[in-house]
Amino acid sequence: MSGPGDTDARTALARWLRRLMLRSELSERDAELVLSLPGTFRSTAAGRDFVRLGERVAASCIISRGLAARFGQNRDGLRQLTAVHLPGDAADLHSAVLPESESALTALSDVTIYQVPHEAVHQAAQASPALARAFWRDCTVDASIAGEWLLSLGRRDASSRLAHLFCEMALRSGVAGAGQDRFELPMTQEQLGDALGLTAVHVNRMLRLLREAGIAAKVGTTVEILDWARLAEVGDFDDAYLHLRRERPATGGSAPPTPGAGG
Amino acid sequence: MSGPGDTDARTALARWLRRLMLRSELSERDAELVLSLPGTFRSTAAGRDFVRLGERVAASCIISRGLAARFGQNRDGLRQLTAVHLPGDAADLHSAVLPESESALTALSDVTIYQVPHEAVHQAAQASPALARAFWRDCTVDASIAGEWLLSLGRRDASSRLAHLFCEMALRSGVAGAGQDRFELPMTQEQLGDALGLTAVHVNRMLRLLREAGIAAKVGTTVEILDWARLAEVGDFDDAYLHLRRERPATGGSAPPTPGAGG
DNA sequence: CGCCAGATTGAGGACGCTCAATTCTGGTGG
DNA sequence: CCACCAGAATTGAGCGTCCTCAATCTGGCG
Repeated sequence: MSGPGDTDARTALARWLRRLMLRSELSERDAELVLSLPGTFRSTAAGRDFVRLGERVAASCIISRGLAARFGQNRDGLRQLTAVHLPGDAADLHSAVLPESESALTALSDVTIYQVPHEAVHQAAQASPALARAFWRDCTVDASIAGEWLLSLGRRDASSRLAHLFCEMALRSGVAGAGQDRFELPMTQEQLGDALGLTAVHVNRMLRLLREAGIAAKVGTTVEILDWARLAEVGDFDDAYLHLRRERPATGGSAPPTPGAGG
Repeated sequence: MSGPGDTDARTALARWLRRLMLRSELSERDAELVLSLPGTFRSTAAGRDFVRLGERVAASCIISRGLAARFGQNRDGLRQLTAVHLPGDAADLHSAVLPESESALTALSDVTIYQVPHEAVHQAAQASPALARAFWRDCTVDASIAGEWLLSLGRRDASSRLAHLFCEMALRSGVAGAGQDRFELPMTQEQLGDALGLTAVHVNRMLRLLREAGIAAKVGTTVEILDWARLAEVGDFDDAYLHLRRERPATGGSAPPTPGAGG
């Protein structure tokens, strides 16, 4: 269990804190409460599930390195990802208030997580109402993303779903602000299919479609965005649901997100 | 704005409180904080949207009467419901921490809601950490339901989705505990399609399928469940995600939910 | 009685799945 | 340096679920 002085822990927590502060007003004292959250590091190999179905968990996971995902399974064992989490995300902060998880967590790539005991989360929340609200808000943003995924699965076709996911992961990776046109997405086509409600075979075809249209290409674990505007167009993408900006313009338009330098 | 003495308001809030207490430990004082939440009643006709897309809301809605739903729309205006709310549900409690709603609320049937100003929600949460946690937890249960819907949309076929929705709405309506075999579901086939990611035409065919198989029938606004076991079987249903019981058995089985008296 | 929203049914077509074969890639050991 | 291997990616052919378009039917209501 890491103490307040642990540098690695503070580094991992700092990334999460930055995300929290993007969306909530937090005092210096609140920040210190977050940065000094106790916990333990744990690594998991790609493809391994680290929270099993129906398990009762006693700690929340902050992703420190790699890509993790929440998923459910149907009768036939087919998986459906319900959330993907990047470094700096709290993958299951909500388990602090609902420890009986009815979904599981899996490592999409090799992953390192920082596990904070629920007790510590509650103590921090109790010590600061503003922090309690920030935790709640963080979970709410995840719910907002889930809502957008529902829209994708229910009302968008395969190519649109894939393009939409690329847009989302690009923005969440923080590339758009930096004007970049590529980001890491260490997911196999099988895993992409599980995220999009498609088969790996069809994901492959849709990747080819985007590549041959000069819109985006996935090479190895990196996605290269060749045409931001058309990617957002195909993906029917509006970044409002990600709540990445503290204040967003009143216009409800579906403008492409801060396009990077095109070609 | 209703005051603490308003009987109708207390009645509406009491139903929500019962739901909160199902999942959290709340003191007498916490209960009174909830029951005395100020607000105003408002009615909306079936088919009308009462929170529009991108609108910034200043109050949370407790459903008092009727059926309401959250939804998103794709580029073509096709709707996808992301949540359905019954009387006693807080339809957008989360808006208290994330007022910029990127989804909208619509009245599936004639609806009466009790609108509680966000300010009041925050005051109550600030006055009682246990209550703050209960609010957070309530939102988390909604997120859990959204996760299960993702699984349905991504990995279940049309008949399974419909059967699953029937199971969920039956349990949430509180019929299973009462051993009943019918419940009100005032949704058109169009609306069911929007919930399930299907067209109204195909919903119609799936309804016929369930009816002709002697599993369930929708007559007007009521659903009659003819065979609980087979409905849960077809719907691939496990009620854990609803978190309706305070403690649930450690077995992760997919047992049908307290079947009503058959035939 | 006319009107309208919702429900019902049919026929044809498209999107995504299944099954299967093959190629590519990175890692391991001889 | 190369053979070997497993996992992943790629491609083809055929098929099934669900969609589209369209017509008809039903019940409530003015």
